Amino acid sequence: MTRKSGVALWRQIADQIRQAIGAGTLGADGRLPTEMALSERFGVNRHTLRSAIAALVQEGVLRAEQGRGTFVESRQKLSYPISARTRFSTGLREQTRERRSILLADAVEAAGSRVAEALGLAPEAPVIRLETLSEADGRPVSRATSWFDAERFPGFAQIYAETGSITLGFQHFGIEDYFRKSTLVSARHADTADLADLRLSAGAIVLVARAINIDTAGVPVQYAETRFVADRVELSVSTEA
Amino acid sequence: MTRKSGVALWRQIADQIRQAIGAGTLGADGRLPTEMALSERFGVNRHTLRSAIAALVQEGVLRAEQGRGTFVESRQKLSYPISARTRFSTGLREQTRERRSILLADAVEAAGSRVAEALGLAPEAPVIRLETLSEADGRPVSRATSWFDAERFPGFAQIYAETGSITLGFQHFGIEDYFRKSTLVSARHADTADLADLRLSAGAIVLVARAINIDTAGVPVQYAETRFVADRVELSVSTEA
DNA sequence: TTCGTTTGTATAGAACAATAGACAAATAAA
DNA sequence: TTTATTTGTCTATTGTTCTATACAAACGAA
Repeated sequence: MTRKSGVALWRQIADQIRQAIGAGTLGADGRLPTEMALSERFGVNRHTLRSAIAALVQEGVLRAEQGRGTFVESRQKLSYPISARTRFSTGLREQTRERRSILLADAVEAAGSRVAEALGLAPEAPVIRLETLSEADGRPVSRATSWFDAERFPGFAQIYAETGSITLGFQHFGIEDYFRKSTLVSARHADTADLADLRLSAGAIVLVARAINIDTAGVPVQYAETRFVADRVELSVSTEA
Repeated sequence: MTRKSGVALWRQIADQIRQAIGAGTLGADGRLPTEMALSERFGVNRHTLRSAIAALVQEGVLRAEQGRGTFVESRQKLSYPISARTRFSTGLREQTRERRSILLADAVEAAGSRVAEALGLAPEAPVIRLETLSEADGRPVSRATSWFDAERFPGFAQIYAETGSITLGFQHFGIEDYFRKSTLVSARHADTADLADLRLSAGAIVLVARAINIDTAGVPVQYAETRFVADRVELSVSTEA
């Protein structure tokens, strides 16, 4: 616990508890130690610890019952596979009951330098941008921004809005299969807009995956920047020959 | 900017500036806007903004000169490749002038459940644990904890301490080549010990890679949990067929 | 019921964060 | 040299966070 670091003690403790629950080192039996025990373990006042618990209750990680104790509401981390055939829906099929993706917004715009380079287009070429939110079992998992060549895929947004599936969108344009070429993974604090969409509290961490998908001919068809909730998802990379 | 969120405004601003510098959207010319301009942009008092800058100066990201302005000290993010042949030294060779790894501590202990499973050993089997720190161009890049089968690799720590290389350590035991089997990537706030080793300030984010390396016969030889400084490194995953 | 345990609420003081205004010190340009 | 610009220091005030103590309310077991 670091004091006067710009991060309140209660928030540092909330982060540690959330992480320990994910790692299974705390509340593995579904029940948290008492407030007294935890406040002693962290070396803080009971009220400070209560602030941490309150934040986690707000997030839906814990549930507190007067007179009984504090309980773990959701534990398991999802493992999102990254491979040549990465798909949102199939990747989480066995770990979740229900998955869905929602189109938040779409636009046609001129490609920025990063997007143009990733898609192999001329700078300022027209591209379709999709803002999407993916949920699993009713809880937000990731928030993505995707770009597509507007000349090759006119009306992609419309089709995606109806089907909720990138794969089906591509099929409409005669692309039966596509592959993940490369993925850059970084991490940062969620920005204000993502905090709201992903229903997180300030200071939450997102894993950022910047990915390029290609068709069977090796031509880039999609560039996407996906922000995963770091507390709910880990990325699984398989590099076996 | 979120107030009373448990994260001080100056720290939120420091995080944003650090990130904007990494993305090239701020200080691309090596020079930061004035304190007045920045405090207006973020909608805070100049003193609050100064706290953010002071933190970044402390981290070595910025350099402030009285009467002249504030300047960017280090910008470029390192791109750490994750593939079947992941090696620390070779992976960063073209992006850095100088790289080194330091052995901080080592021990022989009984394998925990996660380690035993990863290495394919019996629970409580004896394993060697290495605590290492990797630097590039004099700045800490990652902090790793590695485990090896103590029966197969007796004295591995000693050899690593002398050579600073995992690859050379394996060669000593007749392993000419080894491969990355799988990598699990997650992100979290750095814990207190890592903050000190990696010379970070509180609230810093680390990318956590949990990796299994195998020999040419497919037998696991190393399990490692590496914490990368998220502001200085991104992971590059290539999944092309 | 009675008792011990546990979470919930209230109040007050000390430490830290954020705002405000004023001025000093260094730099660069007129 | 003079002036404008920019970072550095100081003091004061207000709001948030943390600590300390006390007691209420709900639960479960004796």
